[in-house]
Amino acid sequence: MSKKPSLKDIAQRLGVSTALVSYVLNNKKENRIGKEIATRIRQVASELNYQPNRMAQGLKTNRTRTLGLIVADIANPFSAALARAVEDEAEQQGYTVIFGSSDENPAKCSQLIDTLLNRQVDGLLIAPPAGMEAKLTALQQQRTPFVLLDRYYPSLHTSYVALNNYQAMYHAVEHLLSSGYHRIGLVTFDTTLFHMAERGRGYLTALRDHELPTRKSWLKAVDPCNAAIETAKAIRELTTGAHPVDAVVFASNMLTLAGLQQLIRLHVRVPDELAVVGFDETDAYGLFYAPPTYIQQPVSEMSQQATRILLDMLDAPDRIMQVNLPANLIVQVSSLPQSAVHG
Amino acid sequence: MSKKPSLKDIAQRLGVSTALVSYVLNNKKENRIGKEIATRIRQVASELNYQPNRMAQGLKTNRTRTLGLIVADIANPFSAALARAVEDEAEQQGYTVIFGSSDENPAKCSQLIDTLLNRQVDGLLIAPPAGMEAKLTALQQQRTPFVLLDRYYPSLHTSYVALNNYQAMYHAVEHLLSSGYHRIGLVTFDTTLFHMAERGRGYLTALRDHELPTRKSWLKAVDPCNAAIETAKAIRELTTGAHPVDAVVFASNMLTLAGLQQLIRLHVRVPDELAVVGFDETDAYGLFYAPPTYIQQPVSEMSQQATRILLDMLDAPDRIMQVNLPANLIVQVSSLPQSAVHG
DNA sequence: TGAGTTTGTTTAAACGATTAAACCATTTTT
DNA sequence: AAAAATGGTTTAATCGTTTAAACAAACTCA
Repeated sequence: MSKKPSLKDIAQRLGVSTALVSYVLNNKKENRIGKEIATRIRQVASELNYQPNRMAQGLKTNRTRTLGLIVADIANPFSAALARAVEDEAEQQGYTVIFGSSDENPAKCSQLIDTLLNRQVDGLLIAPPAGMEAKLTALQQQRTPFVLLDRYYPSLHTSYVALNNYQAMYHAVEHLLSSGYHRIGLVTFDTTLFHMAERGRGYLTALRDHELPTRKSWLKAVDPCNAAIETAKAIRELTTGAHPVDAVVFASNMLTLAGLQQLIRLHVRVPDELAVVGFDETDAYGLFYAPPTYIQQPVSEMSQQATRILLDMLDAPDRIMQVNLPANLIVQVSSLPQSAVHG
Repeated sequence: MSKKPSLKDIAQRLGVSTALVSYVLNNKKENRIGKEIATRIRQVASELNYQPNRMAQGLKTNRTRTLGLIVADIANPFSAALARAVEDEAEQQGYTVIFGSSDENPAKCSQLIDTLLNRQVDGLLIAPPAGMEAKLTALQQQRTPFVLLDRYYPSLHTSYVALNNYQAMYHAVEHLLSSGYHRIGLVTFDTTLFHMAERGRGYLTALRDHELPTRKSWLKAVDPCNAAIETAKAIRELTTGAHPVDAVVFASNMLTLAGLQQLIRLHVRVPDELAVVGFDETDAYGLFYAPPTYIQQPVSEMSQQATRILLDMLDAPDRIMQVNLPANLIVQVSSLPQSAVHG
């Protein structure tokens, strides 16, 4: 009916000043405030179901207890999982989250950052698209606390929490090698983003370390805007032609999904004709006839750590922290040892 | 480096009052303001990259241009898709979204509502869990604009946008019947939520309208907290025993996923031994060997309409609107006519 | 010419909180 | 008995914005 009660309402009802009410409800100057009036104030506050206006609070204190989160696309299960974990950790610390999807578009991302900052978020968690270096540097100069999540720029000295992508991919390739597959393809995105480059580097280095040839035609970088179609094409090329592969690794969940679908369409038997390693965890994998081996990111831990680091940075924006977490390789039947398959 | 520029900074630089700056930047009193000073103000504003402090604005105007969104779990692809569509529509209208996951827990949901309101959101979009009637009624009494999304309470006269769940399910069952399946099971959630009840009603009514018997043992209501395990059990029971079914419909995406996985585990051939109709759209379906027929919700349209209605309600909180959207049945091979399968 | 209108700008209060400083009684210390 | 410390509360400024009202100067018109 009536509007929300304010400090003033409580104060008036008791004939005291708003200052006193504020002190009581914030437990400040505890030792100096009358015990009796304090309990009466608290009582009226709960009677009226008083809830402080965070905007007003934020205006005065410059702390809104709100975090901004920018992911590539909240509808992508990986992004959604990140968001969920951020939400939980933030809530536990009394923070709320505002989010936005960048659609891998640096202009949209910059604009999103500004929007969130106008809303006076205390800090930002960002999974940045390519080409955000300048904006992030600017942020850093104005001492806005932020932590990069999942992706980061090696050229920038910023806080981040990400996977050790190089090691994750290296490990996956080694697993395939030790399972007897030697002609290994990689389907990745055509992007300058460092985390993808690292996955590529892990792939190439693993092959070289085992003194195996690396073929250009085995490394497919597909256009992120056209992932489904180009992945399908990549799979066709990898499995046919003069030098077909006997195994393929995918560098993201979208690519894995698109790739597996194409394998179904082409009736390529996994792992008999082609071994497969996917990226990220999704419910979808459970519906594939040969449950795929995949590189599992510690999503919750990533978000949790990033959120914690951000909260630390609110008090010390210059304390930058960089974390690379190890991946987990979940081995299933899509990469059974060749001996087992053909033996 | 320095803090963000305020109206005051612009005013000082030009030796005018903040009021004048405010009028210019908000295009108020246009006819009365000097053309020259106006352009100088605008120039300085863009030089300093002035961005209004939305908190302060909100404090004064009681409009933060921020919406609150509560879904069951942002990590669920259906919720994520809703969120994404809300985000896009809100952004287009100059609004930002704060979100939270209720985990189907009414206490958490109520608490979330309060948190969002303290953040002075202008209105709420809520996909409510069971047992929120009282809280929603209270919201309505304090004239807080909100729109229910995906779910609603028939007993409450509130705005909502949801699927026509009854019709969606009725249609799906009719499709199975016309494909020659007559012993149809339903796997749904054990909940009092109206939208689920409607799906159940659609199932039963369709069978009755075709003068087919309805067996209690063919209607499995699984515990949402234990969906994977209970769904597996339900499938086992439906496919074996004295009266096995020849088709099964799932009432949600989670149930469909769990159900299909179990069918793989049990080596039940779809559609040869069992026809299947799923609920909602997910990438996962593409990995199932027999792409499932499914009930497709118009997710984007739902979110879009709900957001628009909410924005309308900001100006007229009493204008309540109720929308039931039709579902789409996407027919694929999991429900091929029996004649085709066995013929 | 002087009253009334128009034009351009400022004043000042308000939104809902926080918080240093001031204030006035008591009580304690010297 | 005067000075100092303590206890309990209020005053008032402030955060960044909005906006009704006041104001001053210039213009209009009989």
